[in-house]
Amino acid sequence: MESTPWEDRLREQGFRITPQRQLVLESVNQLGHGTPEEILSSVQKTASGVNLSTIYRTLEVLESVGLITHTHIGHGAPVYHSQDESPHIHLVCDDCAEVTSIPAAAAAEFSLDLQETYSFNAHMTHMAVTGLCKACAGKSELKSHG
Amino acid sequence: MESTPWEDRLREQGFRITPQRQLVLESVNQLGHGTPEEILSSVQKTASGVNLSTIYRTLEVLESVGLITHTHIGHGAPVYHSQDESPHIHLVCDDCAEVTSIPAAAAAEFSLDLQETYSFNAHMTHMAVTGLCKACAGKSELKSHG
DNA sequence: CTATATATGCGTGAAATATGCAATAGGTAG
DNA sequence: CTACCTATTGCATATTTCACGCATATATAG
Repeated sequence: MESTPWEDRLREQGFRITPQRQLVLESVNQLGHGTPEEILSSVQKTASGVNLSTIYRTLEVLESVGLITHTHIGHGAPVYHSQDESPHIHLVCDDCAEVTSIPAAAAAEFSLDLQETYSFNAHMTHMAVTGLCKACAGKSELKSHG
Repeated sequence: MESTPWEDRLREQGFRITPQRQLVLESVNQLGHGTPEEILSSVQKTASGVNLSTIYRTLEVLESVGLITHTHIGHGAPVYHSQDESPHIHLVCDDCAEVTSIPAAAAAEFSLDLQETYSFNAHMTHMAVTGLCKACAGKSELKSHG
């Protein structure tokens, strides 16, 4: 009987393997991004009894062992995502709230500059950049022309 | 009797000049950065009767007329800052939570790249970059050597 | 100084997250 | 496979952050 890598990851740190943890991790992987509420919904499709508190505690645990990470996007709702995916930066539209992911590599130079100039070791994966998406920038432009 | 620029700014949009608004604006300018709670404390040193609701509403008003802006840094606590200051980017340490401001110009190239490659009009002023500051990066390094 | 609409203070409410505790269930030794 | 020990869960509740309704106070025009 083989253990999966994620199970080992938890065990190494003295955590137990539970269905809740498995489901939460699967949901995060499947959703790509997800807020705690969204993850709850997803988990409850399979196991309706799972409690929101468990989601929060599980997300903490999974993050502490490095299986997932989270980003704060704007106001209130943290977004969790799989560590499997290639690191990415979130572009968040202030207007329509749409979130676009771009490869972390897009900020490689910026990151290097922060390191060299400010001795700051930026975590690009955690970064959310706010602004206006193409569609919404277009809308504002129309207004200002009117 | 001259009006100050901030008073005009409010009046232009049909807002009234009140001691609360003056105090909140002064606090923000003085604090550099401040969460609503911190701003409340600061304001209450002068006027202890001011209510937290007033702080929230006043911050909204001041932001709507462009006298201040806010950034979401990590979890829950938005940070308001003066618009007088030159636009800056916040570097937030994940470990010690220290916030460093750097000129927005540091991200000029990155910003341009986002525009050209992704048609995304980034608001650098709103941007918070998380990572490790020099001191905390040093600490982790020690640990990993130990 | 007066009229009046805007602002404030206060109590209340809602949303998101944390916590204490008893019950449940992994994991391990035998 | 069984029993035991402790991590984990579910539930109820507390906390934190922010929004809202309404009566009162106050800034501003005339």
